Amino acid sequence: MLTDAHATVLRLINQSGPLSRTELVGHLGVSKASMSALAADLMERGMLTEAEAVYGGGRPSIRLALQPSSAFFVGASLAGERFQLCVADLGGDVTAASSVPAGDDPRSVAEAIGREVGRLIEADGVDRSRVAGIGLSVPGLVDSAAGVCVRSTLLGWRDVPIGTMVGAATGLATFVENDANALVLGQHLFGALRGSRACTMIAVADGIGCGHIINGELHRGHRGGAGEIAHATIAPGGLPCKCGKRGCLDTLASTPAVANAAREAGLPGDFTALDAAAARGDQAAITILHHAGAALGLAIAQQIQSLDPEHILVALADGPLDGLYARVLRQTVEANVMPGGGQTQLSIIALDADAWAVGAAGVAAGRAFFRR
Amino acid sequence: MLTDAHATVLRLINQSGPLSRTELVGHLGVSKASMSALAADLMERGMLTEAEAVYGGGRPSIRLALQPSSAFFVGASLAGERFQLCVADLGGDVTAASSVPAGDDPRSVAEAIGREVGRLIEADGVDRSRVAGIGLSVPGLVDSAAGVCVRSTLLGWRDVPIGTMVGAATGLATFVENDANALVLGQHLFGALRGSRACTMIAVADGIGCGHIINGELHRGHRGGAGEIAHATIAPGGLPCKCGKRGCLDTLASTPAVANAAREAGLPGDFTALDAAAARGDQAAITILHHAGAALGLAIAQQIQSLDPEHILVALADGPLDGLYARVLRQTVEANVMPGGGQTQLSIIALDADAWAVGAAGVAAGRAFFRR
DNA sequence: CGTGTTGGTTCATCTGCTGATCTAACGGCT
DNA sequence: AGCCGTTAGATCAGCAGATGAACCAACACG
Repeated sequence: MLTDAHATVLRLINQSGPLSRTELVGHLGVSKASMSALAADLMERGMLTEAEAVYGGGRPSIRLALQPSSAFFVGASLAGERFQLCVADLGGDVTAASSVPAGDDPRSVAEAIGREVGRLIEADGVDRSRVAGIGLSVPGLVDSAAGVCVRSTLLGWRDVPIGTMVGAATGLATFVENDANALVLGQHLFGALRGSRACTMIAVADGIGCGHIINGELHRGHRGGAGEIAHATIAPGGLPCKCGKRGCLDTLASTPAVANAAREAGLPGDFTALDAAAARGDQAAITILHHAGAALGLAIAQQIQSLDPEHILVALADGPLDGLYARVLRQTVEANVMPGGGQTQLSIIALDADAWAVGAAGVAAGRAFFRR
Repeated sequence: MLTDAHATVLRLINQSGPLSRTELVGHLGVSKASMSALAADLMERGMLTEAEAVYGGGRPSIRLALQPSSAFFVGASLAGERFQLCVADLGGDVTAASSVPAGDDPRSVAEAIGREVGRLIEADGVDRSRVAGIGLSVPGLVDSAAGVCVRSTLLGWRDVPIGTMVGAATGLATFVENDANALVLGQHLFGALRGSRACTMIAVADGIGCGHIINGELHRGHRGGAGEIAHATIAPGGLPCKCGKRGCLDTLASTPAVANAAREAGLPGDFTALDAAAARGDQAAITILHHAGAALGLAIAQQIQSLDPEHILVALADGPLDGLYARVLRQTVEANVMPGGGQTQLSIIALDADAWAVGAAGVAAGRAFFRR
């Protein structure tokens, strides 16, 4: 139904914002004739609209913009105390959100999602035929082509075909992705990483998740294991990690690692409180946050040296964005990236609770709509 | 002249070895009719030949193989005491090799290459129309799309349009690539990494070079700086590096770093001699090689955690492949990769002197022929 | 020597892209 | 106001490449 060229047009506009037909011709490498037909077709389908005109030398060019209400995507995050659901439109805006109780029985999870998605779409007043698909964000190893959760410690799953199950329960095209990958895909399609050809996102929460976009596409790795920097050795011979090794980044910079170190020093385990203590001059708090920030900063510097991304996005589930942890992180990156490179933009944002579900919606958008 | 589908057929056969038309249909996603026409066309052009027949249930299938003598590629490495040149055929075999004196004046370098390439092709008896192009392997930062050497400390170049210059001097399509990238491209097309979707090559010589193939394509990074793991910080606060930082992998594991450490301990700077000393039980030698191998092993383990490649190829310019350095390297990788992953194959090979030029020829093959 | 099976070819047809040409919509100039 | 240069976009006949269906080819097996 949608040809490859159609998807490319939509993707380009999503990346760059509204573009005129002539600008699209330059990016796409097709003829004016084809572009004219493509645009007419996409407008007839309601996916594009003519936005503002740009006045220049001759006839003004008319920018074509995505029509946000022309397609919707459902996202579901299978992690946390409740599984978060959301509906996002083609512009990436969340139009509805909800949640279902967490569970570890695949069948009942799929059924609960099926019911709740039905309610959500109904309540949102969205024409069901406009819902292009649902994305699932799964903590663990995932075979995204087959839609199977290969292994998830958190869910206790092994080779669970959750994709087909949720597909049957919802009647929607279903796409399964690892949670860190879903996050970066969502940001790449709808967020701060929009349109970047090479970028990396790192989420600091209970664990440390990481996903890479390379050459404009998600890099999953040979066996889906890319982005496991949580278990990269940063401090050889350091603290033992639950993975069996020692000195993993996870034991140094994750939220629980900081909380543990704080509690052992008799300080509050809460990230924000710890930062406040550091701000008051508490030496132990300063040391703890410094160590953690430096560890993540070093890991990020190594990523930059290895991959030279355009943008690295760090999302913090806890703590202030301008606290000691974040400051030390930035300094350490700065100090450990080769001078003369240093082109990589480093952003630190807050990781809000629904970000995972929005990422999952982005997965659906990418696979069902933008063909990625 | 060659359509995209043609190049894809050639690429697939290069990756997987001879394939029948029916097998190609499966990989390519085109119809039998198109495949038949494609194969006929490529055979008429002399690029494919019918190789062995495979007998099965019904009519035997006929494998189509590349005709090595149907295309040739020139490679030139702009590094070392003399700039190495070679001619490789479509099978990746070197049919002729030569060299020109090293130099730092771009004009005379281009002219010397032009003359020598003419002689080489003449002497090799290759029809000039079958030479698809020349690749240049340049140590330094390269804009490969424009064919410009942006910056090379070794050559003392800044924004040198060496691509157009050599193109004019040779009359061949010219492609410029960073040396580490050329190396991995060559191995990906013709060597141990043939056909891999995700792999990394690390060359240990005067410096440490690294290139990544991701999703089947070279990843150059946002500003062409990918693979600079030589200046990733492995030992924070370690020895000062010429890049201005401290504790870079380059100061720990490169050939000169090992040689320096050895000389300071009153040991021979030669890698092989040092390994022999270690084998005889010399503690200082053992420590030096151990430190170096462990540093590179740690860096490789971090690459594996971050990228989950199918294959990592380490090429050593000096020293034995089964010496202490290599053994410690393997052990350290093993110990610092998360258990349960461990799918990445690690190979250690010798980096012979002409490997750089062969890599450059691979660049030409990839860009001129296989469209990569 | 017929039959089933799989590999590969042929051909009428069709789809989607293209270059050339035309119309539209402006700014600026007289 | 009217004309002209300029750029954006639409139209249309023609064409290259892909396709499905039917066909031929080459084997194993009985």
